[in-house]
This record gives sequence, structure tokens and C-alpha cells, in this order.
Amino acid sequence: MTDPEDPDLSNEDSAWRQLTAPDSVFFNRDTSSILSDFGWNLHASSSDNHHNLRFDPCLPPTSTVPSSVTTTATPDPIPASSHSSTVAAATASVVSTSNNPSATSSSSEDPTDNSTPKTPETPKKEKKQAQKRIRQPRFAFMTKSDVDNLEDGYRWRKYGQKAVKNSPFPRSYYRCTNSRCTVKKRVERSSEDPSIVITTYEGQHCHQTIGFPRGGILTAHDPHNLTSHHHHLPLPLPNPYYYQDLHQLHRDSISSPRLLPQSTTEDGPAAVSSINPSEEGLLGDIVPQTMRNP
DNA sequence: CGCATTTGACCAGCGC
DNA sequence: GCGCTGGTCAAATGCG
Repeated sequence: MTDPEDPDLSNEDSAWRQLTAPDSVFFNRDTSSILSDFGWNLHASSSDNHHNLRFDPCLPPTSTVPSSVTTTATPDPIPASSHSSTVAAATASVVSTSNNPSATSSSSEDPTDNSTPKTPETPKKEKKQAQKRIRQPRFAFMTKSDVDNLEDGYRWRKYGQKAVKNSPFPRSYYRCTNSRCTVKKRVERSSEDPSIVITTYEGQHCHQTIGFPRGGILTAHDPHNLTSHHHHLPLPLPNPYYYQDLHQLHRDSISSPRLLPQSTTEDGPAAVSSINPSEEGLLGDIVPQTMRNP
């Protein structure tokens, strides 16, 4: 779809090309802050809850953190997963209806929003319009994976599948199964490299992860989960093995330069070269050191 | 029986 | 205005 409000991600593939630009806006912020913007439950550690990064986007608008989405550019130089094969692109955006900072994700289901220009014919239409008007921040990952449905610690319900133009692979649409959570994700394979899964998240989780109820919870005692499967997204999991998996992904993708167009270009604030993976783990990719050592 | 998935239809936005 | 495309809905179906 062509979306004037959100051209960056109107097409995941083009979005990817954009974000890989050396001066891409997507890398002006460290991914951890981006992730936190999206409500991903990145904690400095389980014992550092008083410094945790979470907020609750399911709270009323007055309690949300719109500024984190729209304006802040955290100075943390740690770039997140930019050197992993799983690469993130985020767009901080975009409330089409107004510039009101309170118009965040939680407003998308505001039943009091009767400002729809058309006369509501059916509740269905009304609801649809309300949803259409709000464009929540999106966050895209490209992940080398054999499976489409990447486990990320949340439960998703598929609500649609659509063939997309210029791609032989259908795009699947998922919603978070948490009734209070409006997060959606789209999953599609790259037409250029079918081994790459493009996952686009939209919205912010307002709840904890639930583990992997269907795929089996990754546990720190089961390293086999890491080495034999590469279908986990590097998003919300505090599980260190999760990040190790990312490293594995990174290694696997070395042979795919297209996957890492900027991963070795570490001049800007997104640079990660100073992080020694063996010391930091992928935690260093996602969680700035300052967050781990407040 | 409850929940998840599938799938065709519908709708809105955009470009021509 | 029309056609194309992306995104969503919801009934039907499948599965545990």
C-alpha cells in the first residue's frame, strides 16, 4: 500500500532499503529505545525492575509516552541489532488524525472518537474507520529463518493473509491475542531472498511476554533451542539465549551481504564495533550498556 | 467446546 | 472516476 503518512514502511522491502542507507533515520536511535517505544519488555535485568524500560501503552492516553515515539532521540551510542542478521527498522510516527501527542495507540480504539467524517453506517464501518485513522509506530525486522511464524514471546492470532504485489509469497497478518493489546504484526518473505522473513510490528505491547506456549518456552537450560532453530525474533525476551540466537543468525548471514548492508558501517551513533560480542552478548545489541549498568 | 487458522469478501487510500 | 493494492473482517473450518 502506498501510505503517504508512512512511506518508509509502505513496502517492507523498500523500507528495508531505506533503513539500510548509511544516514538512515532508523539508526539515529538505538534500537533499545525504539523497542521500548514499542513496549517490548526489555529489562536491564530481572533484578533491575526499578529501572526497567517498560511502560504501559494500554493505559489511557494521558499515561502513554508519546514523546518517546515522536521526538526523543536517545543519545545512547549502542546500536542494537545492527550487526545481526536480524535487522530492525523503526519508524517513529505517525498519527494521521492530529498532532496531538495524546493521540497514541490507545486512542485507536477510543469509542468516543466520533469524529469520523462519514456518517457511521454500521458499527463495523465505524470501528474500521477508527482503526484506519491511527497509524501506530512500526518496527520491522528482517530475519533469516526457515519458518514464517517467528516466536517472539507473544501470542499472535492470524487474522488475514494476502498476496502482495511483486512477491510470490503471501503476507500474513497477526494480532496479539491479548485483548487489551493492539499490537499487530505482518510477516512476509522477501521476494529477493526467500530465506529472509520480514516481520513488521505495529503498536506497543502493554503486557508481559507469555513465553512460547506453542513452540516451547526457551529456557536457559536448553541450549539446543538456540543452535538448531533460527526462528526467534530478537525482541522482547530477556532470555540470554535469545540473544545468542541472534548471534547465530549473524554468523549465518555473513554470507549474505545484502542482509548486513550497514552492519559493518559503524561510523555513526549506531556503531557497535566497540562491543565485543563474546563479552556483551546480543544484549549489547539491544540493550544499551547504560541500561544494564545504570 | 474453545481457540486458532483459512480464505473470500469488503473497504479505504492512492495513482493514473 | 476507476482500477489497483493493502489491510481487515468474519464465516467456515480445523484441531487439540
